[in-house]
Amino acid sequence: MNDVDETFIPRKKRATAADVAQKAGVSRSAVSRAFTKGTYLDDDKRRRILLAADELGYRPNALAAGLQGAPSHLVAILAGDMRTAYDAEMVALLVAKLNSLQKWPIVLDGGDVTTGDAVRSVLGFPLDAMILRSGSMDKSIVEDCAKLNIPMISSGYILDAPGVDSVCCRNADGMALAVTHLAQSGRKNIAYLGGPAARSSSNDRETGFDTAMREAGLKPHSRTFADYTFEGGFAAAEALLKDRSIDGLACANDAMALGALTAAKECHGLKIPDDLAITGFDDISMAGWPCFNLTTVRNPIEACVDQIIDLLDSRLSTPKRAGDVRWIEPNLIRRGTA
Amino acid sequence: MNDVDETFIPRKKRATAADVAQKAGVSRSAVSRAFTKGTYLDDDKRRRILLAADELGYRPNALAAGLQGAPSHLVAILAGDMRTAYDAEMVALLVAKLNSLQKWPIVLDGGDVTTGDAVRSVLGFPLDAMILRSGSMDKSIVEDCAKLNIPMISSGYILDAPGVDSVCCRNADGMALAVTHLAQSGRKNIAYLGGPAARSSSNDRETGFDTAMREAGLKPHSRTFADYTFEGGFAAAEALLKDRSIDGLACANDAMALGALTAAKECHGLKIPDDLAITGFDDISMAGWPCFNLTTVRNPIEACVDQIIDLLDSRLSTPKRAGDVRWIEPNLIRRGTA
DNA sequence: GGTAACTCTGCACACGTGTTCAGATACGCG
DNA sequence: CGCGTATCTGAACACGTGTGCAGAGTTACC
Repeated sequence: MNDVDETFIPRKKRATAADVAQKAGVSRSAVSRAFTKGTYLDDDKRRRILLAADELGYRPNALAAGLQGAPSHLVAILAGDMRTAYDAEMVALLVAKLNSLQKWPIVLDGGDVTTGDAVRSVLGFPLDAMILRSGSMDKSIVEDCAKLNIPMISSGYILDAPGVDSVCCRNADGMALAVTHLAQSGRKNIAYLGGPAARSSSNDRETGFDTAMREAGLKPHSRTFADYTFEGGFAAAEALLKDRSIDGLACANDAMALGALTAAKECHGLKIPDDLAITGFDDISMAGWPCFNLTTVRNPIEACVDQIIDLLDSRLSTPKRAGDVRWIEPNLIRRGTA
Repeated sequence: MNDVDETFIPRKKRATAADVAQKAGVSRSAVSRAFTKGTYLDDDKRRRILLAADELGYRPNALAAGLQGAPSHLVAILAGDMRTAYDAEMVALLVAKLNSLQKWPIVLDGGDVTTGDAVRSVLGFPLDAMILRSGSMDKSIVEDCAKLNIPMISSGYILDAPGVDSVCCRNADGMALAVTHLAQSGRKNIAYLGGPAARSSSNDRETGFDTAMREAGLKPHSRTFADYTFEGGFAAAEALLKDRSIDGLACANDAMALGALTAAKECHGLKIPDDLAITGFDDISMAGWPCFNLTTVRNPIEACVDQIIDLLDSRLSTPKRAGDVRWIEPNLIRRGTA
């Protein structure tokens, strides 16, 4: 007699269709049919089955159902760095929209070093799709997904591989908007604060900076690079602004712009935008807060997520089509800092 | 002849153990053994199998493997409102830690109305556990999980049900720390800015406010309630501060405190903390930014997540133990606003 | 009454895997 | 050679579900 484990919680196994069938006095097939519409089944019997199922807390095991070849409804999201505001907002919206479409996102943190292994493990599940939001990633993952016949959707940069869809903001055009605005408001000594070289968005935005400066007939004051965080922007600006000749600062994202803005005001006592004009990129929700009121380039998250969802839909209904690229148009949001 | 779908992408089915077996010239059992250690298998043969598997991009189907009764490694997270900073930071950290433990979190957005249905759908998967981070939720979900034998861990409030674990900050004590600090610095007219009544954290913090005020021999100036967001705090403070007699404001979370702080400075031109002292609750990362420098009560996310992980581990190794409660100790972070 | 159409039901299979079981082969030792 | 043991192997089963198929029962219509 084993009486050690006889605590007050029964902890029986999960109820199966067979259990429900026995309780309702029908065949197991009938139970299965009761949960699929468009099947012949006596109304009385169906009611009896659903009642029994409810009492037992039965619900069809999605794993077993998935073996039949039906879509698993599982979608992996390889998130960027969820500690940053833009990625966090993006993931939040993506999760919400996927949920409303009855897709269940498995979220992987992109900041961690072990991401490669994590992705490989998760590929053990027959995913409906894999959504990427990570500037730098292991190329082998693309091959793995292709072999496993798992559609990939890349967001934030163009992933050039057969059958892979991409959603990307016109980063160069966006940064050009900001720089042109700075130039037109009379700024002459414009510095650039860029992001990590590994992120393609950072490089594209720098290209836009160059183009717009050339067209405005200006020479860049300087280039500095940080890590896309508030703290990074703060530290970079603190050093950079010792040179008081700078009158414009174009930042590669909002987080750094907010850091730079804070450093300019708090540490250097500068009047914004009179002494220094600052622009960001992304238009995270904080940028609009009255205490910041940041002039920035809007990289519309909602549009981006909508495109991802649309590509996902389209890919699931037409698995064999070639890879598609959807461009997102940025636009300048003029607020108080430039 | 169907030549319509003959595009350049093959899109074959996912490779199975049988495919690998055929390619390597062995039995299917051998393939399975090659991926499980501690089994007898000729070294040469194992190498041949792994090679063939690699070429085919084979990896064991986690769904099929899960049918054997092995844990699925899937964990559902019913997130609160990921649009708010605290919940977003919490989910980010939780996801990262689960990943490093080889657990794969399915994230559900708690802000959506359809959450109940979403949870019910996800319960179709044989989850290892379900982690709650949602102030208000449908009681029936608890019963559903119990019937399905899925462990639940609630964070942020005590979920009183058999076998359910909880992690919770001592909210009343935390708020009392802030209020006592306000009183000791000589504030006499202290107002309270609370959160939504549906959130238990909001009620507990109000209790702490009452207790500390009584002990300090003060009468509350007023009570106002908003929705835990920056915008809500901003609007509430804008109205509230028309009464210039207020010299202290205790806010039920940081987001509202930052909104109130901004309104006080920008709209009312108040000197902080001279004219008005403001305290928050949570210590989200923004609170420490130099532009805010908010005095607040630290509700340590890392400690909370660590406890969740620990409870999860413990529950998986001892499924039948009774529900446990872990209290998190808050502490006052003195910065520039009080 | 005969036949066709429609409605309902249960058996049996397939999905892809891990594991048990019995049989096969090799090896060591008396 | 005989025997026990350690190592290897494939057939067969179980997991829980959806569904094709064939048969049974009912209704409808000529």
